[in-house]
Amino acid sequence: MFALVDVNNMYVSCERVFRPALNGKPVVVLSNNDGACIARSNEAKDLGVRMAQPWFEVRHLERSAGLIALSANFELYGDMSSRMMTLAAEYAPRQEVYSIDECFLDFDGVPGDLIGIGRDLRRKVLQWTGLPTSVGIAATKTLAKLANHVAKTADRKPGTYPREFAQVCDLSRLSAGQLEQIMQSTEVGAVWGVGRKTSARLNEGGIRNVLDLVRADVSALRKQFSVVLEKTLLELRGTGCMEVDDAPAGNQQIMCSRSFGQPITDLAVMTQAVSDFASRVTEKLRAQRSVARSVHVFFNTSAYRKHDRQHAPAITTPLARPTADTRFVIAAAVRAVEALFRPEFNYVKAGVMLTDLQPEGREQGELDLFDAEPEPPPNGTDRPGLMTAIDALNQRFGRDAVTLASATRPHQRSTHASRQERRSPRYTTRLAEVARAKA
DNA sequence: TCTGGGGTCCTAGGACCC
DNA sequence: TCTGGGGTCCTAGGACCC
Repeated sequence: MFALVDVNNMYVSCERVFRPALNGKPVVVLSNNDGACIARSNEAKDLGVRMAQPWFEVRHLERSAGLIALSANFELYGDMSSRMMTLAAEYAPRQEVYSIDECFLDFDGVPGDLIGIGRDLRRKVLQWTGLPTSVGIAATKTLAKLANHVAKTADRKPGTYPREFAQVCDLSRLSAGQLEQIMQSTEVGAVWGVGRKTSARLNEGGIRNVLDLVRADVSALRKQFSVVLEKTLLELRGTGCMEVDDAPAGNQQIMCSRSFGQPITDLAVMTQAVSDFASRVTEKLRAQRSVARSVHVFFNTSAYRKHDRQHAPAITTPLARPTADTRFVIAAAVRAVEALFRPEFNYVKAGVMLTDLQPEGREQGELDLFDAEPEPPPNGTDRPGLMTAIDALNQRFGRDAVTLASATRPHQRSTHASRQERRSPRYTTRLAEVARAKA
């Protein structure tokens, strides 16, 4: 038996913990460049704000409806997430942290009343962190996802599902008839793994709700779609095809990319921006104790700027040997920029991706005859100790406490910085920004 | 004026092998 | 005129997730 625990409107809920005045108000959290809405309170959803909707399209609601917009504060959300995950983990032998705001629990071998456990978990997370969650329980992960959807929707929109399913919903305790009733009143697009394209195609074939899907022919579906949808169908029928993965391997690729506050047409500025991204992404690489063998650099113009000529170059550069040394990654990234950059275009976004990752510590065995090829190392060799020291200092004294001389000084970053005009304090991770209590 | 930033998995097709 | 068949590996692109 599985549970899916999911924070309601995660980013908005994190903000509300520290600013209770936001409760009951329409609130959105904006993406990195203050460009689009990436989280919405229920009240904002009721105003019609869509997921990923551009901010300028809904900005008028600030005046007309009291909509409040905040810049994303990922440092805060990440910290709140780990608190929530720690609490949730106590309730089951195995936990899979699936995203920043949700985790699967595997109740295998846990006796007793799972609804009671779910309610207790919910109460504790709310009391200890201030975050409201929904809990879905069922025999497979896909069904647990569905149960979570029911728990959330029953709470938010009375009348869609029976009120008793709100907040914590256990599909395994329902009769076949009750389950069919729920499946029938749920659109197929709400199923985990069925996205926009697939639901459109399913609808064309007459499959509109979850019950239609459950009753469809497996082999026909597999032929017309894929093994992915076949697995989804089996899971909806109660046949488990997925396990809880409580020790996921590190990522297979790591990326850092951003939109710019203003388009970049200057090689030096682009070089600075890409160097910064290279530095950040290599930090992430070290944090998961991996090394990379290739660096992928890309940048692009904006398809929304219809009068601009479009350009989206990208190049993957193999590194002479697997490394997590920022200096080598920056060197490769800078050469890529110099090879690709064309000043006649308005670039609005760039990124650096590290690929062909492997666990650190096996690098030596990878050398071969041709690796003598000179990767231009600023000081000759990898200096893992140097990088570890930099990471430790930044961890302790704050990001950018120590950077390479080639990196942008924080005061220069405005040349390519994202807009972030509405960010809240990082209450839980920066001593200078903790909440103040008024006398 | 202004349109997110990450990730995963699967499939199809080409290069290459014997 | 007729131009193998089976396998692997790699890459690009698409669909999905949050």
